[in-house]
Amino acid sequence: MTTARSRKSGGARDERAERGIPEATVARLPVYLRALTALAERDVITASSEDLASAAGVNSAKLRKDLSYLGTYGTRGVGYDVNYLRYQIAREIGLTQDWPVVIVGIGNLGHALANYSGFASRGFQVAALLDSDPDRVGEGVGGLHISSLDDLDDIVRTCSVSIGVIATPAKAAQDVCDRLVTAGVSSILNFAPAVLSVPDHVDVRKVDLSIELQILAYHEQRKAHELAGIEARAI
Amino acid sequence: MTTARSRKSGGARDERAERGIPEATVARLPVYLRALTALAERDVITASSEDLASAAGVNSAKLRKDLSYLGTYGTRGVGYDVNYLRYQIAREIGLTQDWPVVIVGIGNLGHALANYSGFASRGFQVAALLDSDPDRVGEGVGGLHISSLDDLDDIVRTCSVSIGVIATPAKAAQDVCDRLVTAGVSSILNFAPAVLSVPDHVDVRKVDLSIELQILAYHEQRKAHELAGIEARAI
DNA sequence: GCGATTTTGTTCTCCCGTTCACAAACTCCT
DNA sequence: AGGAGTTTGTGAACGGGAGAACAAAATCGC
Repeated sequence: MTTARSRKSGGARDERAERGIPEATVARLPVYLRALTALAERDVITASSEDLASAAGVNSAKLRKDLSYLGTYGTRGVGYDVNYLRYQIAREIGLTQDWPVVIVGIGNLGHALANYSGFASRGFQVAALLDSDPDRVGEGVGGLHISSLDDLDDIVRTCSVSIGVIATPAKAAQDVCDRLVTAGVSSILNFAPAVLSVPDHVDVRKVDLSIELQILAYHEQRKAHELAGIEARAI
Repeated sequence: MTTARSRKSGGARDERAERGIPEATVARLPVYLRALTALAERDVITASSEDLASAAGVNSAKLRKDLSYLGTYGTRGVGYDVNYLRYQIAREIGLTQDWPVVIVGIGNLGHALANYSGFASRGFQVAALLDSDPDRVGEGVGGLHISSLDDLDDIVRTCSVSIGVIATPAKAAQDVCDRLVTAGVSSILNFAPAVLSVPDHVDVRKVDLSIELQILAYHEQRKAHELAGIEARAI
């Protein structure tokens, strides 16, 4: 079997991908991408939806439906060409280009993020590290040196940064957020435990470590209660 | 107005909280809790659903519905007693007790997590730091010293740990996960970019930094395309 | 005490996402 | 070439969550 293949529709473009992949699907595409990369590294040429689904930890029907939003990239009776699909998903997500990001707040977490190799390997490059503490400016972290928050505008303009990462304490988060937005950043990944308010055109995603633990604690507590209930009933 | 108040139903217990708060609601309770804590620190006694909702960044109808799953803790015409509601939510999530957690994989991220003060302040205490690298065992990080992965079983048993955090490279994640499960951990927070397979009784939540960035990149790309489309049409 | 006002708790409707199930499409073997 | 066997793509049914809207309940002013 060849890796190259011709697109089904001879028309100008596939209408399916035009405007609007469901949010839930978008959130899973990176997972599929990772699964495909793992398969490619093991020199797997073709994979069925069942194979891919189990590698990605989802149901195969869901995977097929997700992929159908992008276009018809599979072959019935065969499956999906790993490298071809990988490219199509990467293109859809926008990983055929490199995205410069700035990280604001170089504390423990910012440090870890600056050194995280997973960013670079997936098309994100750290354009700058920023901190408001003047004593820290100039310090070297992971091959970069820390810049002053005052240089934000210059950096964003010069490097065409559109994505910012906030790793500051909660109290500083909204202020930093405002400055990022003013500088022209339109996507923000927020690690600070704070609710950010932004204009409509700005996207915010939040990652909150302690919230995740609290959700686990809730379920853990329920397991314990349930067990106690069963035991009580058994007596 | 007094802070203390009597429960509405004189019966044995409120049936509402019995079994089953929607997952989406559970995920928001920690956010409400944080908003309430912030209000309490400013000595606010009472807050309406509107106040709380805006502090938590959600719609007030949604907040009221969420809270109604826990019980009827508000007072019509008045609002919610901040401290009382705070306690009720904390109890519901299971934060009236302390949860010991173990962190496995003390690299950049594990380091940051070990030093993160947000855990301790929300009822989670780090019981142990574990790493498979023998050269690292004994090293001190954030007031604790790193233990060997081989001590996992002892630690989990001795400290009654039910929550584990995985901050290892992807390749080690499944193995570490299996060891955690075998040792008796039944909730896992996974920072490694890998799909974990676990028995039914174990809960897993994943936090994936690069996936979050990829989702932002997708939307960022769409914004750019949309803009280009509008410009093209305008010509 | 009573009407006006405020704010909760809940019902109803709508929408998004998941899953099932099957026809269409492709390969392989004889 | 044709039938058997696979696997995709998708229509349809289903379930859960979001938001609007309103009745019930509490406070406040007179």
